[in-house]
Amino acid sequence: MDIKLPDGSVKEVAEGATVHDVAASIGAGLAKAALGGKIDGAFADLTDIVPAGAEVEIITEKSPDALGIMRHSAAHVMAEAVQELFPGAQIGFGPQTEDGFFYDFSLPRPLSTEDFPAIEAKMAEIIARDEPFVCEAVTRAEAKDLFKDQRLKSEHIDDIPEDEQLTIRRHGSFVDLCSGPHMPSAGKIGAFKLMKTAGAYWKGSSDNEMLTRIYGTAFFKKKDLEGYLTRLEEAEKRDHRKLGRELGIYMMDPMAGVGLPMYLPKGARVIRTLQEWLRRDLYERGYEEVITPHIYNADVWKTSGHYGFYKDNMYFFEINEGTEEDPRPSEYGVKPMNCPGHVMLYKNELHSYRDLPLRYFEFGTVYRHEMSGVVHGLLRARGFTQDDAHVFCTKEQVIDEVEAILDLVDHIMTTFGFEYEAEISTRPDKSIGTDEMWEYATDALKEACEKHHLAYDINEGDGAFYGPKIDIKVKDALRRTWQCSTVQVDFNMPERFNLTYRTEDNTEARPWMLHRAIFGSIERFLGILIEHYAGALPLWLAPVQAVVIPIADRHKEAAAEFAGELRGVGGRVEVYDQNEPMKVKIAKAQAQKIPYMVVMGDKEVEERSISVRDRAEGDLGSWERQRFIDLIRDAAL
RNA sequence: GCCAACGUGGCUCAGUUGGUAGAGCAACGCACUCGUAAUGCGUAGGUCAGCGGUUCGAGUCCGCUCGUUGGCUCCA
Repeated sequence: MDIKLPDGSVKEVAEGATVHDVAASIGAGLAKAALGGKIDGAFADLTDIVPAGAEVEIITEKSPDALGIMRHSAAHVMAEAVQELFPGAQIGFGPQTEDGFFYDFSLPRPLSTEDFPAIEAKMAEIIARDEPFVCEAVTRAEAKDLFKDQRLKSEHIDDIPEDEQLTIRRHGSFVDLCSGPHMPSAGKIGAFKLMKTAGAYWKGSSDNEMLTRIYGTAFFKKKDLEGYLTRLEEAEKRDHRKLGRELGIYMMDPMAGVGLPMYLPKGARVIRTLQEWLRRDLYERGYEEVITPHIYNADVWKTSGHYGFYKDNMYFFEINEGTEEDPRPSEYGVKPMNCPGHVMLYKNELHSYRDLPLRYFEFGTVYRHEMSGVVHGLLRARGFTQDDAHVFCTKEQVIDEVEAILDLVDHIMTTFGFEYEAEISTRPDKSIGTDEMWEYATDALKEACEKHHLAYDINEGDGAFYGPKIDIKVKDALRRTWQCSTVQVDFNMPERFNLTYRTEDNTEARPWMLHRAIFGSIERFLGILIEHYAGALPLWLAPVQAVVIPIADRHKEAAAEFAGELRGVGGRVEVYDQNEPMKVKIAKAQAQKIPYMVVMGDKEVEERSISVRDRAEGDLGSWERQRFIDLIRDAAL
């Protein structure tokens, strides 16, 4: 019979040939190196039989899929080890992940990292035995019987569509219901390490029991594993919570409440600089800045719908607006978003189609009572400031407006050296609005991306209940992705607040409304920037741009004078005039990641020069003072 | 909210099988007046997260609460 190879050529193989036979027929070396194959794009083990006419791609260690397959095989080996060490362990799912693999278990007792050495030792033992992974097709009855003591697997069998062929993988004493593929044998698993334990809900639903998840990772080469661990350490050093404390950016005080960061002077400077930088750009792009209250009467939230749907995540309080004798209790809510304010501003006057698009922006500080388990430094706080804007426009203007927002996103993200990707989320099951509206809005978002030459993925059914959205995910210096910018169409607010405008034919029409944020949360974006730059913020954004370091007491006056000159051109400058050796002052300035250190000693005072040190380059030697003043002036907004 | 681990001076961490807290950095004082990543000496600083229990005795053991961390779920 004939099969096809990925290069388009046709190969003849014997009837009933396996993936391994195909590999052997292409070349003996390849057969030995083969890990599995892809039959018509689907993963297959070496022992799988190839149907006539199928396209077969052989997977070797060099294939891009190989690492994932090896890691998934390692997950099987881990489950095997856990089952041997914890008799009665129930197994869940064990896929590969971006960084490694995990397996979920229901265990007879809690597990901690102290159990890892024993599990790892058992895994090493299993890998040394180098037994093959064996694939078998089974009937449902056989599967039910095989997994009769495995309640999670039994449950999963019932979830698999009736017409689907069930396959199992045997390895030593371990049997798993799994569609593969795996390595030919366990010996091909490279350097591995168990990383952490975690709780995870069965089948990802918080209504289900919580299982114990063990995360691990594996690489073909030990050197790659070590490199990965080094990268993790590097990421830890960049942790914005650690750097935020060391650099004096922000603090948290449990007395204040969970998830409420407090910004120290340096953090406040960076945030204000970011805001001012963005503000100037937004004015140029036709936005108008507004300011709205932090609290509103509950009636606003009832009108907006938040009172019904979002109450548990809001901070509500009651005050007496009457007297003690004649109480008039009144309920207020702290804003979790800025939309109602901007909508009310829109309603302040009648609008003509000539007014549109109308773009309101605000640095709006909002408070959301996030669940206790999710707060995480600046990246997920309960109080944060959105660089929020709402665009009110006609249906016809939507595409252009979205495209303008994408242009803004591009400008902001490339300034910081972030690459980014777009994701469009479409209509979820529970949603409002007509099919026509959803289709028009979703197409508009797609078209804007296309006009902007921005590739996008579709996130089916992941839109908000009130409209579709584009989410922008940025990639930082360590290639981690963060969700920042968002553009959302809102069918809800204009309806609920009965927004209108007068059309060209003097009829009344409902404006379209777009929500958008570029940073998302300014504080969160700052956290991402800290990790991206490892704390060394660019000159224009650094809270302290330069320190002037007098060598001895007699140079203090000259140092203070020069610092004053720098401040005069908008510089953010400190003088280190404490009685410490210059070396110590340099070390402290380096630790604070201050872009420039200006050394002032006898030579400089006499020559009216300065000695400049760059935080990255080191000593730059003697400079004319004006040259440095110009440098600082150019960095000012 | 759920699972697990952790919680010792401002920070980083020691503290043996339960016997009544220790270092470095930072702070403060004094000396040094210095040439590109950490000068010396001295002083002060802790109800060992909080509450309760076991014990003659608890930082060490147990329970609860709070907080932190890693995940899961969530982020309208």
